[in-house]
Amino acid sequence: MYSIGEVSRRSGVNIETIRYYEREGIVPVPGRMANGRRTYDDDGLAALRFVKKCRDLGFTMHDAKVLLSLATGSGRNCGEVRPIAEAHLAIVAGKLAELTRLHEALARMVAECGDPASECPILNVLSAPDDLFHAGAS
Amino acid sequence: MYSIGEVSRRSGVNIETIRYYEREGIVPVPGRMANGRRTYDDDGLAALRFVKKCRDLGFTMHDAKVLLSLATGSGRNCGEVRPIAEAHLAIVAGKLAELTRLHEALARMVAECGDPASECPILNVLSAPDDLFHAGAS
DNA sequence: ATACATCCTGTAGCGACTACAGGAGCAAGG
DNA sequence: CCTTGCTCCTGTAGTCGCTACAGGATGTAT
Repeated sequence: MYSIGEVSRRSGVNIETIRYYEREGIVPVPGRMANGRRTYDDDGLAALRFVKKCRDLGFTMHDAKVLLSLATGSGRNCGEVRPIAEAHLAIVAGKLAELTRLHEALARMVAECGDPASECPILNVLSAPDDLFHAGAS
Repeated sequence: MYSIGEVSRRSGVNIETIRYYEREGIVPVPGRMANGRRTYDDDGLAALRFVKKCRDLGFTMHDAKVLLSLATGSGRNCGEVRPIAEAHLAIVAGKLAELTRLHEALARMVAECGDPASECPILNVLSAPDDLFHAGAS
């Protein structure tokens, strides 16, 4: 049996966040000691670690909740897991593409901005009326 | 002179967001017509387009505010702009690296999750006690 | 006895919006 | 004249996923 501080250390989840997860019904409600303090067993700790991994992978809290219930349930098969993971992968792939474009655009702008005395090309791009990502300034 | 709806259409910034930017002091306060409605000139429109570009590039609202003031000011040189852009580029590069790792991990997991009847490898990875990104399940 | 760590509840704040509620003004059509 | 519908106004509350208190109770060590 662990205290909240103990599971926080062991799971890497902040104490306040653990209580927040409990309030939101993401992880099961732990037991209480005589003095009112929360007490966690190995399952409680495992649930927190599970949710942490989900969040590290970018799943929403809602997804984490569903995935945890699937993991805790009897089936543990891909049927319901895969669509959730695929949908999330699609979102991540989209964000990755967007961020890549953004990184390129920014890097190009910073590269052009050299002389600290002359009129800044970054401000010029930002002030220009045309599309950010297809404005080929050379 | 444009109405708020007009500048919203022309800048691509949501009406509610325009009012929010005004409240937060990101864009200059527009004039008002006799009936109390906001009225924007070309400079007001340009400011909104500028802020929109900043946001599209991932700059914070605070950065956008500073950059706008630098663009509107007399200098327009790289001296103050470059450090802001460089710092932001570094953040974006970091996020890009993180998201790339995440995408790889997710893609690997989804690829392994094939058979909809057998025990799901995704749940197994999430339930495992070891590191997410270095657990080479093959 | 005193200091300090840990825990408790409850509430408010972050960034960057977004979504109402509840109302006013104005034009066009019947 | 009246209704319908559009745009606009202010003000407040909700979103997501935490994080940071305030203000207090309890536990442990010296």
